[in-house]
Amino acid sequence: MNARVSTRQDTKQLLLEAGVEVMIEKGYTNSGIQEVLSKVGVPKGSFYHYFDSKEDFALAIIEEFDRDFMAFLMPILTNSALTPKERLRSFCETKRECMRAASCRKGCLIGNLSQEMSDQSETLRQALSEAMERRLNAFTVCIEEAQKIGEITSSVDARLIADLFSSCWEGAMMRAKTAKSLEPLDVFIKLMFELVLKN
Amino acid sequence: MNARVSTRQDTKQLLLEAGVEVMIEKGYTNSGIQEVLSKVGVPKGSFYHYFDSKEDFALAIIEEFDRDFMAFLMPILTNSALTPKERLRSFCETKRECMRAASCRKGCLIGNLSQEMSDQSETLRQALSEAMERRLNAFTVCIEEAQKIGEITSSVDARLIADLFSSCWEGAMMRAKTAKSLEPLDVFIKLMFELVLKN
DNA sequence: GACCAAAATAGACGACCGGTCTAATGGCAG
DNA sequence: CTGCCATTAGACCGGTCGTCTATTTTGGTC
Repeated sequence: MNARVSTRQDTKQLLLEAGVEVMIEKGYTNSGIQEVLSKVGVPKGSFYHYFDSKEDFALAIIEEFDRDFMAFLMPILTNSALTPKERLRSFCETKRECMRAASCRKGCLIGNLSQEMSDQSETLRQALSEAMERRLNAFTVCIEEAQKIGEITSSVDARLIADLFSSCWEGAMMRAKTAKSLEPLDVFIKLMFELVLKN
Repeated sequence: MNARVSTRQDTKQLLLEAGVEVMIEKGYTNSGIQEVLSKVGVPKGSFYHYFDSKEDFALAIIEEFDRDFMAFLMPILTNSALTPKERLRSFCETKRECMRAASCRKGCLIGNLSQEMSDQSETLRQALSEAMERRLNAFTVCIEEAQKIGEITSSVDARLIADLFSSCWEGAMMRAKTAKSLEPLDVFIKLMFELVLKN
């Protein structure tokens, strides 16, 4: 029987999922292991059986979140029913809807932890940087395709446009969270497509 | 003699300045009152004479930082030796130089605390939101002037352009911090002026 | 100059919490 | 039954915030 084994993996997975929830709301420092453990009914002692430290836990959480995010992003950016530019818009509007549903709270785990932890933990900084890089690459490919069919100007390298797009996106999320308003996101979507993502 | 009075004000001011230093590096939760006190050699008992709580202290720190930032920003944005658009570029490049000098650490206190505290403290959230609003207004005025003389397109409302500019700026700062590279800032400056702030 | 109320300083203290670690438990295989 | 390992349990340490009382300094008044 491997019921035990599967239980163990479930426990670890449960901790990760609860960890994502807690950390996206409270950040790293303000999140307590205890709170995560209470959420899933696992005693404190068990935690360090699955993870070496809080930092190690956060690392796993970042990877978990990144995996989920890419699994959400890629189908949208490769949806052949839409043109490349429409895919980008689809991504923006889907995420905007998420933000609305969350009342402009939480935002993006990667962005949140970046601001808080980049100067505190080199390990986490690298993981966060890599996650951002992966997103940037995905956007770059999509923008390249858009350039090929003339949907977006080819006067600027696709990677640079993707870079600007990423910066703006993260910044707009942050401002939406702070202002508790969707306006920064809406302005971003409107102007980004009107002034930048055009031919 | 009012040496005492001036000493008192100095003490409070000293605490604020040290507080800005600590919080911009470590964020809110990870900053300790004790660390700030040690920095300026003030005993703990005094702290709670000047501030009601850590949150109250943070509020004063935000106001202090915002005051300093506006005092830095306004002369640049009203420098009549430059055209409005050149002023915006001057701001970007001055700040880019700050970031380089700081090895891409710290970033912007307002942005840092926004990500960390918007969902944790309504009081701080409002203060941060107001600080952002002040910046937005300053940029809006400058962009309006640029539109008047045809340096920037008038096809889009100045406030919206300022909004996008703010989002991008904050996002680029965040990404620079995470990537420990000036590239996001450089890309932002290049493309923002090439694709958005043009006539 | 002497005095006093108020302001400011000093730092010990309590209560609490997070992260770590060691010891005990329990289930399962051989 | 026995040994082993995953898991559980909670004690422990260090550090935090915020309070508290005692002491010193100040500014104004007589």
